[in-house]
Amino acid sequence: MTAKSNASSSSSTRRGRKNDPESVQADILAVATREFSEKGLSGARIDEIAEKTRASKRMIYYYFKDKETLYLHTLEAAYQKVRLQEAELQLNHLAPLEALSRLVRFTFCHHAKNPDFIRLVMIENIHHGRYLAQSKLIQSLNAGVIDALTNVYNRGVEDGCFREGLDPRELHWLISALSFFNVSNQHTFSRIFDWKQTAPENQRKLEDHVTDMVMRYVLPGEPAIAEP
Amino acid sequence: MTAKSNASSSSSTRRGRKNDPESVQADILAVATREFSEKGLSGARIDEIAEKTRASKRMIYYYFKDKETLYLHTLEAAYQKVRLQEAELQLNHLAPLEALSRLVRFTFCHHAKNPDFIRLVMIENIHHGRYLAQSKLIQSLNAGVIDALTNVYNRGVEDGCFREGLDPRELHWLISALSFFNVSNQHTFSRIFDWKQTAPENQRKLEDHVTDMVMRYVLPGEPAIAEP
DNA sequence: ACAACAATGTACGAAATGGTACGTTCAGTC
DNA sequence: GACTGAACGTACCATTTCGTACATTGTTGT
Repeated sequence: MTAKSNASSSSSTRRGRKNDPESVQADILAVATREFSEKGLSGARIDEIAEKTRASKRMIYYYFKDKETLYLHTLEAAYQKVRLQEAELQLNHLAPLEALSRLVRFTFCHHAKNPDFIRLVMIENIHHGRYLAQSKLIQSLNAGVIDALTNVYNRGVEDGCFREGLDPRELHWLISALSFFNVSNQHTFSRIFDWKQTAPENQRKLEDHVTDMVMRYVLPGEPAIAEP
Repeated sequence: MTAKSNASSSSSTRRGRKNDPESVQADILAVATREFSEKGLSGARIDEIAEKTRASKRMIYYYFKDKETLYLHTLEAAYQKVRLQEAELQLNHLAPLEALSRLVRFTFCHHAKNPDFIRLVMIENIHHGRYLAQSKLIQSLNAGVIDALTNVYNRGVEDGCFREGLDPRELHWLISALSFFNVSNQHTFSRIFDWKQTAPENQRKLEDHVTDMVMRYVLPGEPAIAEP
């Protein structure tokens, strides 16, 4: 928002210069991401962010108006990074079964490797998604995810390897839920049930189970609902 | 911890009295629950809790030593309330299939009806489960949950209606994940995918899908994992 | 009735914290 | 080389916020 950047000179040209606004902004954003994801919007301290930055507190307010605006920028940057990685997945040339299982495994692993992102989303939910709602950027970034999944699912239904009648959005919901919870609740779950959930072997097991669960869900077969 | 209660007189006896420590404590705890679950540990303000209470700020520090201690007490109270409700579920006299689906539906609905609890657990996870780890009470409360599920699962395996080789803890993990995510991420998910997730009809659908998904997972049949 | 202790109200202190005023340096332009 | 606006540093202000000191009232045992 307030971030003004002279597009005339790239960061590589900046070598040897004293002023390097772009890298200062990037630095602030990186530190802010760690701080906000670790302590939340109200828990993070601008002074502490400033200390851990090459820049000074003055610069934070110079480039990012507010504490809240800074937080919004970190949220946007985090989503952007995720969607960039997702875009690298080429599912179209894979058979539906394999494409889906690959998508599930990718999502599971990606979330596991990016706890900062997960925590920011948790924090944003604590704030009722108030800041996300202000961001046109994030809204636009996420359309593609459902499209890709819809494509895979429709191909699978045509092939007869997936059952009909599922909503791709709900399918995405299921995949997200399992992958997200694995990171978001690891602390309470591990402690309560005395289970080293983050141990590599258990993570592998969970990844298999989650993939298995999603596959079992989309495979053809009778529903097994026992009415309440 | 600092909560001193004269067990000599019950709250019903307190009618007409000016001093009513037990109800004051309960009131503080109720307000604190709302505040902490809404704004988190660092976001909640002791002054604001005090204002919304019948009591004064002085009383908060009198009965609950700290802000952190107060938070821990609300967390404990929240878990206690949940486990009490869970204990009312009598699954032993039901057939395994029905018992499991009932447990899933109960968990899903319970979480949906108690967002305060979910948010407190989210917040606690943001704090790496640091406070939960201090509480002997919460640790002891949660043993029973797995026991009940283990019982149902083992009966199902004997009957042949469940497949073998599943870990009840992991099964509980799956049920929790889906039910928890439904509440914890409703804001970001709804906004990003423009989907009224909390609408009653969609909640009914999700409840069915979640139940269906769990049942499909435990039902006998070949695994469907496509190796990565 | 009267200690003794529990329960509560009021006002205040000290530190933390978000944000800004003001001044200085850097870098491109004429 | 002077000028201009962007980039940056330092010191500071105003408020918020946790926590406490001190005084007061209620309650119970003897």
